Amino acid sequence: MPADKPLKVIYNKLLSHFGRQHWWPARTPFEVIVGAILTQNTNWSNVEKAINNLKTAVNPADRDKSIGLLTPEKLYRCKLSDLAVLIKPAGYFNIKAGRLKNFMDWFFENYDGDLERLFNKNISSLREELLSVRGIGPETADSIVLYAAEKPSFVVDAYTYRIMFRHRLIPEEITYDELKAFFEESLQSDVKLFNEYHALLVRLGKTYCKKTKPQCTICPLGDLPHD
DNA sequence: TGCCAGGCCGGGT
DNA sequence: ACCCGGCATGGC
Repeated sequence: MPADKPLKVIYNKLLSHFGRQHWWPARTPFEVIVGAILTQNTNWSNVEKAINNLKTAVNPADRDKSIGLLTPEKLYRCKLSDLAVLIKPAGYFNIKAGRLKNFMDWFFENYDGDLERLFNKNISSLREELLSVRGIGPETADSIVLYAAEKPSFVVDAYTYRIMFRHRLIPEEITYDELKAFFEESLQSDVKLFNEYHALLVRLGKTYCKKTKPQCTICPLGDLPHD
């Protein structure tokens, strides 16, 4: 019997140490998309405040004055400047308001604001199309594909890179696509697995593998090589 | 208090 | 093809 691959071993350790993470922390696929853009280089607790603002806001441009902007139609009709104020707690609010608008414009122009239509594509063309939107890079695209469309695209982020590098499992100069391929070639292509694995890496990173704290003696992966 | 957080873009080499 | 500055708030 061949031993399990290192990435599978790590997954099992993380899962038994932390338990299931129940990602993505959102109620609807559309909310996942908005959150994915808002959380770029930003603490999730700040994103929650911004999401909450969007949930409880009323769009002045709407005639019905109903509560909440977290539907495609509502967000699409929201002015850029109103959006920027609402998402302020998430940081980079001018940039991110523009990115949300870019996505919404593209989404309505090409898919009439219909998520079913957008997600009714094969995984690679969905990813490519998302990447063509200004403000959606590889991590955001993969997050949308995995957590909103629920297709098996492994999400790489700063924690993934840092954890893998510190355990000497990857070279320092590896690219996003190479690291993504490393995971996808080592694991079964399974939405639930990719979902849980990325969430667990983020959990590990937040807990034990922050940028300034190179030494980690109590990491649950401690028996692996470690700098 | 300064540093960090679930990136990405655009301009300069 | 890289490299780097800019973008910004809230928490520890």
